[in-house]
Amino acid sequence: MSRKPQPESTSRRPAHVTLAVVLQVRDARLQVLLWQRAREPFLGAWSLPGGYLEAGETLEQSIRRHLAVKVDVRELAHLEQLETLSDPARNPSEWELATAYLGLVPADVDPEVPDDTRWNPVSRLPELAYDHRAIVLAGRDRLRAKLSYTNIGFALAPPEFTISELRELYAAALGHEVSATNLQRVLLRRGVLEPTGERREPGRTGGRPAALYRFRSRGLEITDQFAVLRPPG
Amino acid sequence: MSRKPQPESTSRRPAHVTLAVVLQVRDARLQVLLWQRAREPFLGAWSLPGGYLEAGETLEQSIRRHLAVKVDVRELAHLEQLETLSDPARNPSEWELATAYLGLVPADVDPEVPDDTRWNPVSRLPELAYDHRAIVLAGRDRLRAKLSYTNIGFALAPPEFTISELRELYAAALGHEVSATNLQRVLLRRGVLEPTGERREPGRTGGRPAALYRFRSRGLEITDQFAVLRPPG
DNA sequence: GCAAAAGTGTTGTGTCTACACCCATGT
DNA sequence: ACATGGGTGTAGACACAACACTTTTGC
Repeated sequence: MSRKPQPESTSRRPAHVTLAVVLQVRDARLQVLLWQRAREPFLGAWSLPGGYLEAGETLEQSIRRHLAVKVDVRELAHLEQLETLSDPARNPSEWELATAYLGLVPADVDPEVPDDTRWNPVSRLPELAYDHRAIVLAGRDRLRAKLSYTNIGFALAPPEFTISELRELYAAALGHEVSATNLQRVLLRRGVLEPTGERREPGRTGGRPAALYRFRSRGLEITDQFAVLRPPG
Repeated sequence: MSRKPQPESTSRRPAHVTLAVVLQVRDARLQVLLWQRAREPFLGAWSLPGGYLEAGETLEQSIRRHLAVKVDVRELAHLEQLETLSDPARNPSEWELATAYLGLVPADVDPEVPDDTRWNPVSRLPELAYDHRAIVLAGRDRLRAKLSYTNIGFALAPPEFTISELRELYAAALGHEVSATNLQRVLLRRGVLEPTGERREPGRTGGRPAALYRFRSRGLEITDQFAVLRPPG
């Protein structure tokens, strides 16, 4: 397990790791799964979970394998590639490329995470190892953009939910207030949501019972074709 | 130069190459720069230009270096990373990852390309080596999407142009007709274009002289913030 | 004058935000 | 009855497509 990093840095081929920005809305805040490094470089620093690519696997298989240790893979509702980082100086001890992924966990599951792992609000990141801070922000921005023009909310939401609950998830992920009224209309108009027919009983404080909805599809779909320069007709 | 590929395929580290989908509008069609392979595998087949990543360089530096042989780097108005391919079987002879880039060449330059290289319409691709066909289509789709919500047209257009000329570039890249009237209004409303104050003399056949425009910025900017779920206020 | 090409005016449509108002429940 | 939270109605702003019309040139 322990080998000298120096010899590798002069290898003709770079090491290749996969990393994941795993996001979940927890306590009404967008949080990211961080992992405390157990070895040099950056021993003790917080970083993104991941690890070496192995022969015979794809990058996606690799990151799923590494994440399985941290969070049950079945709980990842969405996984997509972000970018590949390649600055030769990004890792001080060896030549290493890193391919970053964005993973999303629905709000209704609370995966057991190991002791060296914790959820941390994206808005208050600690110092992160390597270039991981920029990667987290890139993942957050990708999520925010896709919330606007795809159905990617399915990966943040439980199977069934009220519009109020969904509103809270969107507000946490987007970082600004979202109106339940308009959110409902936009997502219904686009056919992203459908009512289940069920209702949720109001709390002790009363109020009209809320209708339950679900995402019509649980695979990524583009729901707002870019507005301008569409084909004529 | 010639070494046996087999020993590498069992290496603990994958080879890593960079590839580029270099696009230009030529003869009113979107075309891609293809390169005829001079060695196995896929000897003689058409493929995307690129080559091995070397120690000490970033992926972007690598693809710029490889492209410099095919097309003058100064003529690349835009370059962005597309994705990293990692199927272990994508290259039959060795374990090889490939990071694909999208490069754009303005319509007013006609780079000298070597004999083993040619421009080919994206709509009529020959059989391509590896997974390169899918990469070309991914690059085309990325360009099409960004034409709608960014100023990326600057990378297809010459420094100054008439609306008609720009219309032709957009139509070729998008693959459908574009109205000069509406294109002008959209890009002016967004502040993407500005008039130079100059006019172009009409041809022998007459017609009103066309005003010349330029892109206000020659760096990538998002000009149509995603329409929905904006912050309140 | 006439054809050709460029550019503007105008109208209609669809999407979005904002806000007022109505509905269904618990106490 | 009234407070609480959910949901609908409606009006205004804006961006866009379509198309008619005007402008400026060559012949």
